[in-house]
Amino acid sequence: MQRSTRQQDAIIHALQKAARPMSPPEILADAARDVPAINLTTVYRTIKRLLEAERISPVALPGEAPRYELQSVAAHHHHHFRCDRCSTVYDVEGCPAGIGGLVPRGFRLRSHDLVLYGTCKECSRN
Amino acid sequence: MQRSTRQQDAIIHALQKAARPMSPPEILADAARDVPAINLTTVYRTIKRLLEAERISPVALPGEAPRYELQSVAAHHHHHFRCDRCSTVYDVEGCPAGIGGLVPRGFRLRSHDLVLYGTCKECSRN
DNA sequence: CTAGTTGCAAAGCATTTGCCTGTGG
DNA sequence: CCACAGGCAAATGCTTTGCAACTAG
Repeated sequence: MQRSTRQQDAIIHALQKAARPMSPPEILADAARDVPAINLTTVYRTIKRLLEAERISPVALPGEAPRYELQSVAAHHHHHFRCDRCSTVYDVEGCPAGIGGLVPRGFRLRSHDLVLYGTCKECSRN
Repeated sequence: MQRSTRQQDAIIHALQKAARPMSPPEILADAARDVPAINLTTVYRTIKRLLEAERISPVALPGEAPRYELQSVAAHHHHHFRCDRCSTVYDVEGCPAGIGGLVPRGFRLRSHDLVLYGTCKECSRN
């Protein structure tokens, strides 16, 4: 991450606009509106560089390809909602209570991931 | 799932012995002790058939390849605790309260996945 | 200039499919 | 018997890598 290029800017911009975790193909589609010639390979390589520079974080959902979000978003503890219909992943604020109570005796809890599934606002309308 | 074959029996037996979610390569390694000639393709195809017959269930953890466990284990709603040190995945009973309260207005909740991370009893000792 | 970046094509990997042989019932 | 199951090789889909051309600083 040493130079600033149009492709990199377009990728970062896509993540800023979306404000939700995006997959490489999603990033490509959005960035292509700024830089039509951009390539999927470039998206993957740029993601890798941004991860090393800790400017983005991976968002892994069970059974799905990794998505990515800006470090500024990832820094705040939050969870995710995945729409069954459109597969879009939304950020969700807050935590349920009583997670500590689930931990078996003798185990030590460090962190947790919660993923909600259902239909999003858009898809619920149709 | 119409016939009983040595390969299928070996695969089911491997899952019974392990009593924890296994990946296809893990299943292959174990089943190969009963049926040395068994092939990875057969493992994948048998998994597919067992899934359709609802005799096993997929266990997907964020960022990890899918694993499978017997339906008898998967039947009741539970979550998972993954040890940071030994990577073992434990079943956890119960659910935290107030999950519904996290859902944004207009969204409809269908289900959820919770994964706890930390150190298990064994690893906490050392 | 010149080293970091990009684009294209090819390589890797895990998983799936095609096709033909083997076998359970 | 013969349709389902298995084995091998090839195909697939997503991600990474090799390499020559491009470009930011």
